[in-house]
Amino acid sequence: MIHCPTCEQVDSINKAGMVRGKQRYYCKSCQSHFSFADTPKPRSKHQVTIVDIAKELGISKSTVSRALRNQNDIHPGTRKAVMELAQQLDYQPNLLAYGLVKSRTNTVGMIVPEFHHYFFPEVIIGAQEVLQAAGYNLMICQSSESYQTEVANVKALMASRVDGLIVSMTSQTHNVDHFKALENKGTPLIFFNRICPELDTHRVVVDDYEGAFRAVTHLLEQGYRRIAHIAGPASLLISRLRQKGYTDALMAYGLEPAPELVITYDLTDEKARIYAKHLLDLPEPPDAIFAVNDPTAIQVILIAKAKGIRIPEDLAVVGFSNDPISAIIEPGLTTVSQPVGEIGRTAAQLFLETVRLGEQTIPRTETLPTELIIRGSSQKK
Amino acid sequence: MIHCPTCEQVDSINKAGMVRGKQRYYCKSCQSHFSFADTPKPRSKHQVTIVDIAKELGISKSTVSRALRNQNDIHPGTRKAVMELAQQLDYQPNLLAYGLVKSRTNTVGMIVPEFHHYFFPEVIIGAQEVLQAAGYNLMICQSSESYQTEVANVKALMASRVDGLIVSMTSQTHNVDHFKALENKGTPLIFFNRICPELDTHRVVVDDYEGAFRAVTHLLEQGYRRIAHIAGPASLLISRLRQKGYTDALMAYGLEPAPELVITYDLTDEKARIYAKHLLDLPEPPDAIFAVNDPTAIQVILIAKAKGIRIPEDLAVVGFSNDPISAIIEPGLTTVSQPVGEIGRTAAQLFLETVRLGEQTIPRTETLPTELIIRGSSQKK
DNA sequence: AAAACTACCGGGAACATTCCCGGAAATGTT
DNA sequence: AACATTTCCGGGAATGTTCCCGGTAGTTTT
Repeated sequence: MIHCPTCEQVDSINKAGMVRGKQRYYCKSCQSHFSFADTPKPRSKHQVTIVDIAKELGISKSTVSRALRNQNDIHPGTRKAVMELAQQLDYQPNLLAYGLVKSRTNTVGMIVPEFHHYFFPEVIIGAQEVLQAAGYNLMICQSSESYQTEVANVKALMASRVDGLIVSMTSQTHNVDHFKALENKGTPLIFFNRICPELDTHRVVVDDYEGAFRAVTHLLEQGYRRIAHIAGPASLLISRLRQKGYTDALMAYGLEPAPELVITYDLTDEKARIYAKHLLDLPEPPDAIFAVNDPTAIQVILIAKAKGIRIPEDLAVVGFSNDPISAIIEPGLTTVSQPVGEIGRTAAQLFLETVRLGEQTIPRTETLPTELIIRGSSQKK
Repeated sequence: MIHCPTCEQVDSINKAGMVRGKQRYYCKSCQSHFSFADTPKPRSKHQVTIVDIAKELGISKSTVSRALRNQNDIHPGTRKAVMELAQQLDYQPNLLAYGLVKSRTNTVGMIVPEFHHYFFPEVIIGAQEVLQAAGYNLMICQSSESYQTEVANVKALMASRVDGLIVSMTSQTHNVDHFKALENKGTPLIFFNRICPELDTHRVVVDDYEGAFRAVTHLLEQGYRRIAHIAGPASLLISRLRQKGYTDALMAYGLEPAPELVITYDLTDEKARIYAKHLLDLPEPPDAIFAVNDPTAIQVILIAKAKGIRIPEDLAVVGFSNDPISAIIEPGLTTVSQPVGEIGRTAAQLFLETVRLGEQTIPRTETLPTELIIRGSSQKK
């Protein structure tokens, strides 16, 4: 009943176990195992490939490949025919196959901690602008301020074999092994905003210290003396730099920063409100607050207004970044503006440069200027 | 002087032209061409692969592949050894190769018209949330309201062989051939917000008509009668629906909408300001403006305030979307809130459903509810 | 007319995986 | 002891490209 597929024997066939849900047989005369093939799976719709075109035209896939891309070694007529058929069949090159052979995907990965506020989306826009012009795609991940997610993002991006990474770190990131690993692989890595001091990579930052210094100096010039600072987490260099700018500006004015007026927090809106309340409820409340960024400053203004505190008469507020809301809120928020789109563009350019120069690239730090934008929230007139 | 590499002949060797910058030779005795190979390119650092692990362990790549992924047909000891070595060598699977053989990349593409305002980033966050949980990556493109870019985005995403597309169309998109082409390829396609009525796909929308109707009815109830509408471009269904809600609300109140009070525009901030000014400078200016979205409404408020027009006494303003700025601006902006994150999550779920059901999916439209948030900008008290 | 050159084209390896299927050995069953 | 089953492993095709290199035919030069 059971035929051996090779020797056509019917006797001397033994069962040889169930394997992966199928019966296997053993033919003693052939001394070999066999089983019966599954029905060949239906092979669903498949994207048109280079060989489809080649077959249709009766030429080789090499020729089609050349026609589609190259200008050498191809007869104009052949190219025309290929191009037309490709158009007609709506051929889309398979970037997976391409990337596999070229070890290059023409996409760069970007990891940002959050997406809710103005800053990061705008940086992305800037980066995409120059990357797209250079023929690169962008793959964006959101780490949500979670170290775990950041590590997973890096893994996922590397699995997709992106050509480079543009990153602004999580405030939770203390271990940077996942970034260090990239060096060995030769993957370009650019940090911006929240850079990694331990790693010798390209960086794009603004003069956080300067900006903070000028902002606080401005408050002092306006006559404010009891100036508080709501700082970001100490894990972030930008927090530390802005805080140092704050401290030094006070000292330059001969003032000693009061420890109870400096609060570091995790940049969530919720905590911002809590600490703003705390500061304003102090027995001896501050007459000005310099916030690490605009979202924080905005929360301060809202809390103060809810409490009936007059801005800027009783309290001045200064932020950092020039979020569009700062111009809309009343009073307008004095803030240190940073060239957000330019940060993204610069990061992208550094990436392109690294690709161009390869091994010879020397990591450098691009520092972009800030500008103090003075609005109502700090101007006693 | 020149040896034939096969017959070792020295005579009877002719030159045979320069080809691709290299001298070619012809050996008469072998009757064959030959040239001398380039120095094998240096083969730069390469990511560790499955075969590296296999060689190191003296087993086959099949076994390593099984160990890394599968639980069947693998000896626990072998798996352990493979896992450990993979860890040690920092092996990252190559998603390109994986995708190539599996015809699946576990990434979905997302195309949004812009990134500047609150709406789209927040939708992306929602989508990413559920997609990530399901093991998918997200590739985000920004069409910048340009039809050309949108087409290019679709091409790029398809070239990367994304498993599906979640898109909100450009206001410039009239020809939808680039989306139609996806049907044949069996790529799941989900529209949200700015959907494509001509295409029979999954869709996620909110009850734009209802929302607009309620908003305008609210204005009427507050006693406003000369209500203008700054609408979005007629190419977008949401514009048309919101405008219809506006019109019908007026009619339901027995009012005839005045043509000079309805303006459609391209959703740029600049134009918003121009048209806001225009409306307010009318000989018989409106006493209320219903704007197609919050960014537009915000511009109206800013212009009105600059002109010294009192809100809501002289002018009421209502927006759409409940952008965070609406709660911050003064007076607070009355607006139709939509569940932004939920839109993204729903779109992602529809995608997952399509993947699960395959051919059997029946396209459907998920309509999410809106809610009228009444703030100071429309409340004569 | 032989030699050299040019213009095109095709074969096939390589890229890093997965997956099918058969082989071999160990264990279990009549 | 013969048969049956289970467990684990390896070979090799397939995926869709690019790229190297040699082949052929026709043209130009000597």
